[in-house]
Amino acid sequence: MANIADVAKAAGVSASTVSYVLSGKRTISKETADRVHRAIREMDYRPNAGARALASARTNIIGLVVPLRAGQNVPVVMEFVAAVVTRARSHDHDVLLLTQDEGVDGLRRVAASALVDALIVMDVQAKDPRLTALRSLDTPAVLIGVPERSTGLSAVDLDFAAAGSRAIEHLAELGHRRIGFIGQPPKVYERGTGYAERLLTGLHTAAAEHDVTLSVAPCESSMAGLRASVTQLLDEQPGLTALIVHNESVLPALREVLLERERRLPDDVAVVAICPDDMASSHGIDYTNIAIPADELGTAAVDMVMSRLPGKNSAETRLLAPDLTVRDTTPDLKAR
Amino acid sequence: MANIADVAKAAGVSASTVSYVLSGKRTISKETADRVHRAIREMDYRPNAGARALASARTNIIGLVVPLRAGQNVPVVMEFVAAVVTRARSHDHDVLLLTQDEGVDGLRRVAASALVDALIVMDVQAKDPRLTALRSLDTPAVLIGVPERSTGLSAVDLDFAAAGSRAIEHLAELGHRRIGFIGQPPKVYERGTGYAERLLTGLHTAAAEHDVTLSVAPCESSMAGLRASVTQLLDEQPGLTALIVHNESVLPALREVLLERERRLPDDVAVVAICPDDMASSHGIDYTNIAIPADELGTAAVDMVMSRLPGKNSAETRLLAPDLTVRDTTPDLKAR
DNA sequence: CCACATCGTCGAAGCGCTTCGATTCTCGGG
DNA sequence: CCCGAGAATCGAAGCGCTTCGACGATGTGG
Repeated sequence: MANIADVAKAAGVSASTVSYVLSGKRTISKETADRVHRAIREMDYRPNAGARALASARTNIIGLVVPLRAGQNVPVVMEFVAAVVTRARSHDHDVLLLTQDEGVDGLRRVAASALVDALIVMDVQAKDPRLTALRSLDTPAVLIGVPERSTGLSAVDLDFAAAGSRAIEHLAELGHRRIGFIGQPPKVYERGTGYAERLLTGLHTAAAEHDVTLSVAPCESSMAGLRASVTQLLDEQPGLTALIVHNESVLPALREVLLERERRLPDDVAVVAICPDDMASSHGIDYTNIAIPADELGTAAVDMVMSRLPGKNSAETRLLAPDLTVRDTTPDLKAR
Repeated sequence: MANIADVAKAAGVSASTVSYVLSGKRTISKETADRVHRAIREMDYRPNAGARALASARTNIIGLVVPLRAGQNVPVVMEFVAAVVTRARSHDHDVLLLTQDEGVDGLRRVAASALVDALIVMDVQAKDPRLTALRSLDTPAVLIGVPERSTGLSAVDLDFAAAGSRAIEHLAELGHRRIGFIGQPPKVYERGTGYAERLLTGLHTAAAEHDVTLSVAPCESSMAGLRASVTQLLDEQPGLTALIVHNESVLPALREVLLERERRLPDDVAVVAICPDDMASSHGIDYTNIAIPADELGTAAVDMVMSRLPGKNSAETRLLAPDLTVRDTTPDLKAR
């Protein structure tokens, strides 16, 4: 395996010149650069990553902490991971995968051993024990999901409050005044998951503004759970005409469960789903939805973390505006 | 940040002694080792990964190539990834994520720059262009999925031929003699995907042995696709009494589509699914299934690749025996 | 009681790269 | 015509670790 000295010899220059050709950190004449590039190509030279890391104190690796426990939102996680890897590569970085289970120790380990230049942490809870650890590290980090206190840390997320408002607003415009909300499983709320709560805030705010009566029901991710939630909502508001669903795993069964209660979708009950786009249109009926833009989030996270690499660029919180796509589950009532 | 020299000084020994305490490659007296460990703890010392890699020519990182394009089998991929990461950690290794898109170049890049010690490549096709590249590298590799020619490379997969036989056998034992097979989308077969073909081989072999008439239909992953396949199978064998389904994404709709053709599941048509366990029992009815053991595959892949790390241990192909779990979709006909 | 392993430890030589002066040469302005 | 600035390149000093050979001390068998 060729090393930088071999290349230098072949090109008739010193090793440092080869290094500068590669990094562009000093000016090198065109002719020299060409000779070096030719030598590199001929010898199929690739700088040794370890040596590079040692000498430059940069590994060009981003650590990505992923919730790998099996759950409903696996496809979203995957899409997100894909976006991060792709974007990282376009910044000439690789991605090291860490699991949630490694917890605080895992973060410390990879940061302290200088294995990674930066960290992206998914699925951040409102009060996340990892936050203090991250603050004490001098490895830049970006959180996916906004915690209660994000001081000193960068974070990016969908603007769930705006998403909640947008959903209500859309339904209100169509004339709906009695709306039910089917949420995440109860334990998500108990855990204090920021996004779930922010969504609720947005819903309530907009409901008040638009003179909408809103009933809320958390929902287990099962047929039985869905039945229970629907029952609860219909008990509270027998006349409800629309649902907002923030639980992608109940979408497949929703139509059937509504039929059991003699409500047809979308004629008797309109639905706005908050879910990734590809989940919106793969259940026989195409749901009007507000997208969870995993792709954009991943891309944004990488960009943010990269911008903080050199100096201590200041932390920022970025909320992506919600995007509502009208499909078949929210027909225009007035058009009849 | 403390380095090995600081630790050595604090413990009153030389740097090499600290190194040997950490690696255990030479005998160190208990007292000295204790002093060193104490110093390490007190200073919260972590060896620098880059320096280690440079000096030892080992990064303790495994490269994992994952098909990140959105597809039906995302949950399986994820489970697999989780298993790999977990197992790698228990061997004191981390996992670097690479996408399929990086292709041959990606493999060359990480191997030649000595970023990874070993490679695990998922979703290997029968004739995979990456195979030659992998052979030419001197980075050990393990393939998930057995290609046509696996000379010189290690591979691990479910024994799909045995799985096919097992499914037929189970149904035959229950008295079924007319069986239909619902497969993957046509393009999977066109692509020459080894496992899909091996499954077919197993099915046909066992069908011949057990005097079973078998009809085969590839199946697009959609409601429409499923209807088409079911229609095809019923045209070929109006009297079929059982289905083998190797397409997890049609499981949710299967019962409904069969009802459209006036067949009740499982009374009129028994079903064996070939799918991960958790997909078998999350569709209202619990499918009898042969598991796709993503977890075991991932674990095995890591173990295999680790065993090849030191010298050039010889390559091996490992086929995991299929495991059929009887649930509600293959009732015992005789028991009536 | 000596030759000789064995144990426990140390010092030094790298591993392959980046980066910081230093050096040489060229050129334009005063 | 001289000086200073900039361009282009080199040499050498690390970066923090592993590992090899060496060495004193201790134990062991003849």
